Parts: sequence; C-alpha cells; structure tokens
Amino acid sequence: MLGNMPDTQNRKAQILQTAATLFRERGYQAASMRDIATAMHIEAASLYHHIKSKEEILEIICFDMAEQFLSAIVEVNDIYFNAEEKLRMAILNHVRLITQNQERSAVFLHEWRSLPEVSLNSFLALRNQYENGFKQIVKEGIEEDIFGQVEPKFAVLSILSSVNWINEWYKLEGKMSVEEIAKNISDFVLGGLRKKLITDLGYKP
Amino acid sequence: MLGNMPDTQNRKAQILQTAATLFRERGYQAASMRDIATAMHIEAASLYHHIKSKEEILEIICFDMAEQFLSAIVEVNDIYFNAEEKLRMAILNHVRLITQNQERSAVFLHEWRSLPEVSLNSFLALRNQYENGFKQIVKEGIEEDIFGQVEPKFAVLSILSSVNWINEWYKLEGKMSVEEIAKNISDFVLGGLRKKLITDLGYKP
DNA sequence: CATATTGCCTAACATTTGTTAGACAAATAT
DNA sequence: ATATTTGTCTAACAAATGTTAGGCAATATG
Repeated sequence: MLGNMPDTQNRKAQILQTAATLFRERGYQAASMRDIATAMHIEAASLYHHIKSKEEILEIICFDMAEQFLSAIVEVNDIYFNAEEKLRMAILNHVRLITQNQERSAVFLHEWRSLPEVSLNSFLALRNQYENGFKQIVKEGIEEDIFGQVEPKFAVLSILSSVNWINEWYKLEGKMSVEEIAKNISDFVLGGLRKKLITDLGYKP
Repeated sequence: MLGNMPDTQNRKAQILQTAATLFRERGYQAASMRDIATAMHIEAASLYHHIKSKEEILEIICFDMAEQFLSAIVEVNDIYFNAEEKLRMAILNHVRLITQNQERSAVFLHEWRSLPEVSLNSFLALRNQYENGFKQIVKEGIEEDIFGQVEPKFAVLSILSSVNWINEWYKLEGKMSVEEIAKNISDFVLGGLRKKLITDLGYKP
C-alpha cells in the first residue's frame, strides 16, 4: 500500500504524457479517452483507476506547466539585477521549459481553452502572473534606461509570442541547441532587425 | 433561379461567419453543427441546403483567408522597392487582414489542423508560400545591407508570431488604430527593444 | 393560375463520446 | 494460507455527434 504507490504514480505519469502527446497532435476535444487508452495498449475504462476524468488530465497538465513557468520567472526576478540579464535569463528558461517537454507545453499554450470554467479562471490568473513577471523586467529596463520607450504590455506580448512560436517548429534533431535558440531570440528581441551602425556598448552621443 | 442566387450566397456567407465565430470561441471540434444552427435560429439539418459538410465550412474559411494573405504579400513584393518599406507594408496588410475579420483569421491561424489530410497538404503549401514572401523581403534587406546578419527563417517566424499574436488581444474598442498597431510592431521588429543611442539615418561610421 | 424552386422543418440513423458497474487474475500484505 | 489491494478487462449506458430522407409552406417563374 505504500510500496507500490510509486508504480501507480508512474502509471498516472504515463497517462499524462500519452494524453499530452495526443492532445497536442489532435487537440483536446478530438483526442478521445479510447485514443489515449489504445496508445497505451489498454482499454479506456482502465484509465479511470488512475485519473478521475478527462478534464482532470487537462487540468493537471495545464497547472503543472503553469507553476513551472511561474516559478522560473519568480526566480529570475529574485536573483538577477540587470534588466537585460534578467530578460535573457527569462527567455532562456522559457525556451528550456518548452523544449524539454514540448507536448505538455503545447497543451499549456493551446489547449487550456477547454478547461472547465472554474479551473479556467485560476489558470488565466496564473498566466497573468507570468506575463506580469516579464512586464516587470521590461519596466525595469526602461527605468534603468537600458531599453527604449516601449509600451511594456506590447513588448511582453511580442516577446512571448516569439518565444512560444518555438513550439511549432522546434525538433529535437535540429542543429540549434536550446542555448543558441534562446540567444538568437534574445538578440532579436533586444536588437531588432535593423542593422546596428555602432556598437552601443559605452557609446555616448 | 438567377435572381435569388445572391440570397443563397448571402445565407452561405452568414453560415461561414457564424461558424467562424464559434470555431474561434470553442474550437472546430467542440463547435457542433447544432451550435451553429442554433446561433442562426435554425435547425441543424437546414444548414445542409447551403453547405456540403462541416469540413467544407472549415476548408472554405481556411483557403479563403490563405488566398487573401497570399495575394497581399505578392502585391507588396511586386510594388515596393525598399526592403524596409516592403516589410512595413507587409506587416500593415497582415494586421489589417487580422483585425478586419478576427474570427476567420483565428480559424486560419489555429483551426486548420482539423482539415482533412488532402486539404491540409494544399493549405500548408499556401501557408509556406506566404512565409516565403516574407523570407524574400528579409533576404533582400540583408543584401541591401539594411538589415543585420540574421537567419531569415528565424526572423520571419519571429515576425509572424508577433503579428499573429494580435489576434489574441486586439479588441475593436481599443485605443490603438490598426495603423498604430502595425507601426508599433514594425518598429519593434526593426528596432528591437534596446535603446538606440544614435539615429541610424545617414550615419556612416 | 399552375408549376417549380427555395429554405426550412421533423424524424431518424449510425457512430462516437465520456463514464460506470462488476468481474477476474495477479501481486501484496497479514 | 488467507485476505486485500491493484490493474485491468468486458459490457453497457446515456448523451451528443454529423448527416440523410422526406415533407411542407412560401416564393418566384412560366
């Protein structure tokens, strides 16, 4: 009763991973309990010994990822000082989380819409906290005079959309490492597309 | 037989719009034919006098939007000369299309996954053409020495993800005009977040 | 006026959905 | 060895799904 709890937990983890993969591939609604079961070489009814309902699967995945993203940004805002350093670190953490578990991240990014109303509200609150973590960094950058005069909300949404897009095209076999991807995005976000005509380090007009 | 065709077409257009709204709100799979019918104060069976199937609705919306996006980028690449001008115009067109019909755009952006396999392939081909239109602009910008040395594919995906994110937060009542939004995004994409220490116009090191 | 067409209706269909009940075998605990 | 727990199974359910068949009233056409 205590010795086999890990096994049960393990089985539950397998269900969550299989479900995440299918939710990502076909969407939450289109992926049926029978699909999940078949992928595990099991009958649909057997799933219910490990989870309460299909909605519970979605909730666990979404909130688990939300907490991971959230604790990462809190950590960054606690540890680092410079706004640029913070932003680069926050982006790196985000890319890490997305690439480390693309399936669950995809569910977190897209399938939360299917959460039942009550969970949906708390989920959106968490996501909002995460966005605020980024907004704080951008604001600090503006105050520190490192960033230009941008609309913080606008900048944050642009940054997050760029970072989240990774999930659509990143493949494990790709040539770029996670760190390289994060650096590329950070450079792009910080430096933009236009050619720099001067290295801004230490330059005073 | 000829005089009331417009009416039929009109009714079909209404179905497409209603469907788009519901597809956006709940996702293609979750929005049922009965939902669409109810929203039109009609019975589900009546829909089939105007459309062949639920999948056909999705196909029409997706391909119609794809063609609009595509013809816009082709036009830009034909008319304008300067790469920055081209990019700003392409972004403006994109923002216009998205804000002009948010529901259909949302379906184009997210619900195409549910297309049946055959349509899916041709749709992805069109989307690829659109991305290539942007890639061409970025490449030109690099050749013209207006843009820095960026990975074109990378830049394009970052740009498109930023622009597409509009669909998540743009509301008609908002303060920003479509032109302002497009300018903000263009500035962000071109200039990045970091403070400009020098106006690059005409500066030679 | 007679006729054809249009747009919608009711009724029904086969299938798929999430979920429950109850049984049975293997593993574990007493 | 006996009893209990665990993981799975089969069978079945009620509800919802996309879709079809056939009918009926209003409108447009000749």
